[in-house]
Amino acid sequence: MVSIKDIAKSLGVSTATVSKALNNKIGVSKEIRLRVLNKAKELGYITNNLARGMKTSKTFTIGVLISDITNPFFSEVILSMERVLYAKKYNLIICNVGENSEREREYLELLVSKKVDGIIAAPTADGQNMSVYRNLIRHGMKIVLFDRLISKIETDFVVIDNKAAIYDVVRYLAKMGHRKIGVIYGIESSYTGCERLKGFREAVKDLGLESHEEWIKSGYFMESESHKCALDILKEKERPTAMIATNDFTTLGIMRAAKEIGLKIPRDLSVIGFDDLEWMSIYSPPITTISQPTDVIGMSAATLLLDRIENNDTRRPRHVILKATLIERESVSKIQTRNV
Amino acid sequence: MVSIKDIAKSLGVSTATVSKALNNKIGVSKEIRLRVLNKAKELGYITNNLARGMKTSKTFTIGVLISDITNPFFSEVILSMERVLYAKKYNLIICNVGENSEREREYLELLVSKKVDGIIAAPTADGQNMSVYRNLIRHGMKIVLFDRLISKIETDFVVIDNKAAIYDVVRYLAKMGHRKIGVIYGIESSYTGCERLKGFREAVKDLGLESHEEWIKSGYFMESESHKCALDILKEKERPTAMIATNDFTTLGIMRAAKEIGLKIPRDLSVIGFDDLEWMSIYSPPITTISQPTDVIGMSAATLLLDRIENNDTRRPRHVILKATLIERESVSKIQTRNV
DNA sequence: TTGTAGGCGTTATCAA
DNA sequence: TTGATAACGCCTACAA
Repeated sequence: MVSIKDIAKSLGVSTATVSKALNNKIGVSKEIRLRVLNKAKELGYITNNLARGMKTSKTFTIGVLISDITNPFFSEVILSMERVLYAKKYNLIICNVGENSEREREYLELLVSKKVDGIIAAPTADGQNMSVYRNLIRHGMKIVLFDRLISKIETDFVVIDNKAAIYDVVRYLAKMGHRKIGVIYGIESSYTGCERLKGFREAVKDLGLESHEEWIKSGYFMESESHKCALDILKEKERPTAMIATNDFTTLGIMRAAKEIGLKIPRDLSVIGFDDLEWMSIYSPPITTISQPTDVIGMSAATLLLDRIENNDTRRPRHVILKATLIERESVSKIQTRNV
Repeated sequence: MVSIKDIAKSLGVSTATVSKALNNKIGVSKEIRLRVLNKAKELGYITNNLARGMKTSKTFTIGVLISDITNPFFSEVILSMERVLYAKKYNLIICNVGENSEREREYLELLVSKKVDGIIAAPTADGQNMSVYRNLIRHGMKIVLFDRLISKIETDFVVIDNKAAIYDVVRYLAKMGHRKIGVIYGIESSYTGCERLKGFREAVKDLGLESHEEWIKSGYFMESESHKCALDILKEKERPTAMIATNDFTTLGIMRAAKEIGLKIPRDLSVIGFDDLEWMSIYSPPITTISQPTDVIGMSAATLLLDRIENNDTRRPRHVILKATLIERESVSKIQTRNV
């Protein structure tokens, strides 16, 4: 590999000069700068970012910690982050940790050892590594949390108003005449799981809908588990007229269960999905769903982090709270309310 | 940040000793090793991988270059790669380059400057950076290609037999009585696009099926474009009885077009999708589709690369060619053949 | 077994 | 404007 030393030698100048020329710093004559630049190209010089990182303690690398890249929600968010970060020459190290907090801890340490300039993370559900995050922050690591939160951590984050999202959906269903509503929620210990469930319970209570604990089950944000739960709920004699999903895997699980039992949507069962995936709009019927603004989430998180890094912004934590929107399609039926 | 110097000082030993102790090298007494390890933990020491990388010229980082993480095919492959790489302590830098070869070049250079130990790439369709890849390889960079190929590059790769996959599908359709088959293919200049198209043409010819150039259109691997093409094809008075998709976006495009025109699947139109996404099995009707072994692809690519890196294996390039499988569901109808 | 010292490729400081 | 030199933190001969 060719280094600035090689350029310096072959030009008979010092490495200091070469460095200045290459980095567009002042203190080099136009002529020499040009000769350096040409020689660099000629020799095929490529900066060694390890060495540069050692001196400048800046690596232009951002760690991104998520549970699963295979989940379209995360992959869309990441694409959006990359768009803004790439424009500023930053790279992403992606860490899939599943729901494994041990792995989360390991990856976090790895990111530190690689001297990333910052971390964007959707922490694991159990919040096991709260102290790790806190420690990192105390040591000056810039961290932006998204999707999931760890309470009592003083740092920037961007989330959607999960409670309101589900609350609104229940209200929408009530407006459509539904009084028996079931939900497959996620991991109760997780921020999103908990908030979404809360929104459901509150709405059911506020709106005076029928309340059946057996219609509220945890699918652990997984398709298989959600499928099982949905089956349990829908096979009962007295079953809800509408089901709400709380992430894209639970949507799939509910749909599969309905199909297996032979429930026609929306005639026999209304369904509200979560996240707006492309297939939902071409499904028969097209699925009404809750849509998270993945692009805004990714952009916001990246922008917040960039701000901290580049402007060494050290003001108090900023919180971005986004709204999810209901995309009305045709998987919800209108129910004639009999007189109450 | 605490360094081995700090540990050395606070223990009254040399940095060399600390380094040896930390890295489980011989030449340190049990007692000192223990004290070093304890002190390291106490001080919260974390290796600086930049510094280590400079010395050892090994970063335990792998660059992964793909067109779009949002495409489930890629995200699944990446998850699979990560599984094997993480076990060996390697990290992934993910680079989304779209179909932008300029960006591909920039990212490639960035990866070099970050001193990655190797690169796994699905090159852009136009093959514009052939010489860049070749140069990299010549300079000793370990590269494994997947999904797409650049011909005449001497390096490891893993692909599926694209031609055979589509050929088999056409044969399957013919067996089901179809003689009028259309296809939305991808980017003609890309390896996958070209091979899949070839497979189609050959099969149509070999099997003596009806050949209509207007039923063969490029959707550029995009939903919107595929949708438009499908619309064009299906709106004609004389339209095919079956359509074949050549990636997951084209599947979506065909489905949307069929839905808009009011073609019932499989009664009015048979459809064969590409890639086996979860929604396909719960669709009505469940979609018959060509499934790529994403996990094997990812695993193979990662393993090939690891082999080159860790064993400094320098034998001739190895090629892994996998088979795609047809998953038969219910989106293809049987057509009564009138006597020929 | 332990320690000294040099160097990986940069950048930054300061003197010429 | 230019260059010599000292770091950055680690590893590794080699010497003690």
